[in-house]
Amino acid sequence: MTMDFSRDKPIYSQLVDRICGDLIKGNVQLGDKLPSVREYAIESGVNVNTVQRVYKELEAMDLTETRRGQGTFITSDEKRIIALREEMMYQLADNFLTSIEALGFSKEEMVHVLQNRG
Amino acid sequence: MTMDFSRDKPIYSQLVDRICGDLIKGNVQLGDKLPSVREYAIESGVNVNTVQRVYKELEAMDLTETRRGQGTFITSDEKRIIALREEMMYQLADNFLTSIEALGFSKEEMVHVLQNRG
DNA sequence: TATGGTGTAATATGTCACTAGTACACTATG
DNA sequence: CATAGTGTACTAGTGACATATTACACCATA
Repeated sequence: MTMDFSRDKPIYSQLVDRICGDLIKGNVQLGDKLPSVREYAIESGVNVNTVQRVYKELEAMDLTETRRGQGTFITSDEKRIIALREEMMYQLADNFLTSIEALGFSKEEMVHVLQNRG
Repeated sequence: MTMDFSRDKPIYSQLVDRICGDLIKGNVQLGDKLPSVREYAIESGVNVNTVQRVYKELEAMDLTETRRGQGTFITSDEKRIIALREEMMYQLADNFLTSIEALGFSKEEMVHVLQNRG
């Protein structure tokens, strides 16, 4: 079940995004075990090291805890997930606003465009 | 006057973005001549080949016209600039909406965040 | 026509991010 | 202790990016 990845961004980064999305959306439960690196590697059609990097990033973000020989587990700290949600929301918003400014658009104008799209 | 570049994106790409921004904001006039590749290279502390690539991209976007032996000139077609403005606006909006969806945020929620920031 | 300014092309070099292959180290469990 | 499952470390290949250098082709102009 090889997943499809966009080519304009590293695979490991896309996987991190995907997992973060699942965490935020509640698609995975607190304390759940993630697939092993090999398992996930096969599932997504990537190399083990790529998955390892994903898990490393997640751990650096305090979203997971990895135990050698046992596996990688979602944090049990719900506050962390809630915080993540806010962080990502703000970061998304700020990046957007930065781009808007760089191109000389007005916030109101863009909000209007947003509402007439999707 | 070497410019500062972010490390998470190719230099040539950042230069293209910058020039596009200037075009949209009207910081440069229709038909204006851009600096020569060598000139611009020195100005921005970059190699000639990098600038060449920038000019090539701009021409591929029909934003400039390069005349061998004379230089590279901004298009005189105002419609092209106006179209560019729309293109970039829509692309920005769509990328934003895609991210929102991937993270399970609602459009209304994000608009609210936008208005309380910056 | 000579000169200097333009863009263009080709090649070599170095760096870095990404990914993969392989082997190693730890843990649980029979 | 043996085995199978886990994460981890090392090494190498690939490609994108940027640089440096050199040479070429075109144009304006003195």
